[in-house]
Amino acid sequence: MTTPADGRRLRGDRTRQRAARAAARLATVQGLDALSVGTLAEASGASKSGLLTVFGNREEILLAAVAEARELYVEHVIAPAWSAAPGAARLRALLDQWVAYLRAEVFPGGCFVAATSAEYGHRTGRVAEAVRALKQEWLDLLVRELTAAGVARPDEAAFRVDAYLVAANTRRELFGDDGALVTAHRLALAVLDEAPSR
Amino acid sequence: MTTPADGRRLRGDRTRQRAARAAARLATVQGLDALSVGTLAEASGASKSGLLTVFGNREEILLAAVAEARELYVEHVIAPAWSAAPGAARLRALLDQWVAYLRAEVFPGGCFVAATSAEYGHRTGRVAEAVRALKQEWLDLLVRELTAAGVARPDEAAFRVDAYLVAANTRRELFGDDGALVTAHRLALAVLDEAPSR
DNA sequence: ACTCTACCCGACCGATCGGTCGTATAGTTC
DNA sequence: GAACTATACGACCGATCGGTCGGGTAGAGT
Repeated sequence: MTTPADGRRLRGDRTRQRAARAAARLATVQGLDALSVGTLAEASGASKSGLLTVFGNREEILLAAVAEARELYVEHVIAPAWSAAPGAARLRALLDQWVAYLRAEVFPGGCFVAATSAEYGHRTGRVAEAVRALKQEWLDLLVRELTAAGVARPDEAAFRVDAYLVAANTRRELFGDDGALVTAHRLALAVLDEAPSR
Repeated sequence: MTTPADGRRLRGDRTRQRAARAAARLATVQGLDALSVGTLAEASGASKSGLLTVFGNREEILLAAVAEARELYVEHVIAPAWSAAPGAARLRALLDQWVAYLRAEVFPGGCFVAATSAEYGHRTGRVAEAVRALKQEWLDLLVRELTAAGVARPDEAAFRVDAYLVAANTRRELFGDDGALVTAHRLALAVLDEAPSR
């Protein structure tokens, strides 16, 4: 066993996280599967073989990128909204944070979940499963909060909210149309107000 | 000049189309940019160097794939709906055809436009421009028909309809959820009926 | 001190990448 | 039939791919 503060592991963890973050960011620009170990080595300042020794193989790097993206998503979207009361208030905070998260360019290529969900749509394997789980987690969260908000047919409402957000992300990336974010935000709020609980 | 029916060109055109179709189909499965000349050679029955002589370079292959995908989209979605009167009737036909087009697995990895729009979101270059133009063409068509149908705020309505369809495609690919198609179809029809002209 | 472990790198491996070149062939033009 | 053109292929090019290997270093355990 190693001590809770093992200097070697700390060093490795720092390298792993730097690389995972660079990988997650690059993934939104060029595609997660298009990420090569060499490219990531250059982007993260490490060497190719160095990355492979701390991660094992390329698949582990991609998995780490998904995990790191999830961390960033929680940090920038979920956590800031979590202080609000479950239901409508929290949903409004989530929507605000989501728009801010895109504008802040947390990922240079837009929403990580949207990008990878489209890329790994039909695929199999551990990375695809991780992407699937991440998307499912987000959808479940939407359904849960919409239920708490007393919205009718929460599954359908979640489908609509998610659809607006993803479409806005695509339009913004494809056409540089920042207004799509505003539209999606308004449309999502409208879904929320269709059948309020109070 | 060559005669209108040049046997050599006909042969080349046949090869080009077979390759372009295989490329468009493969693109929805593994990503358009992930398509290698060698893979396409194997999939289309031609040789690597053969493909490069008729297309020139890889970029031209990708452009041909986008053009071919557009042809398939017109053939399976647009054309069958075009006999309906502009406006609500044509939109209903388009929605029916779009669902059928996905179910028919015209592309093994779902909607070509949805897949490539997400992949080429922020990129530059001729292929990215072609993808952008294809998406814009579809959005313009939606706006035009929604305007003809007398729907209020046609831009916003088009945004919503497109969002539902893309989200349904993603869910179907990611989770095998065919029901998402039904939901999206119903939601899109609801957009259409919110402010009918007649 | 000695051993062990985790990290990290440069050198190198076979495979594949996009692309070029020379050659062959079928079809067109004259 | 001679000249030319578009298609098509195999052989080959340098570059990059994911991954291995040997060696070196820093920190932990004894």
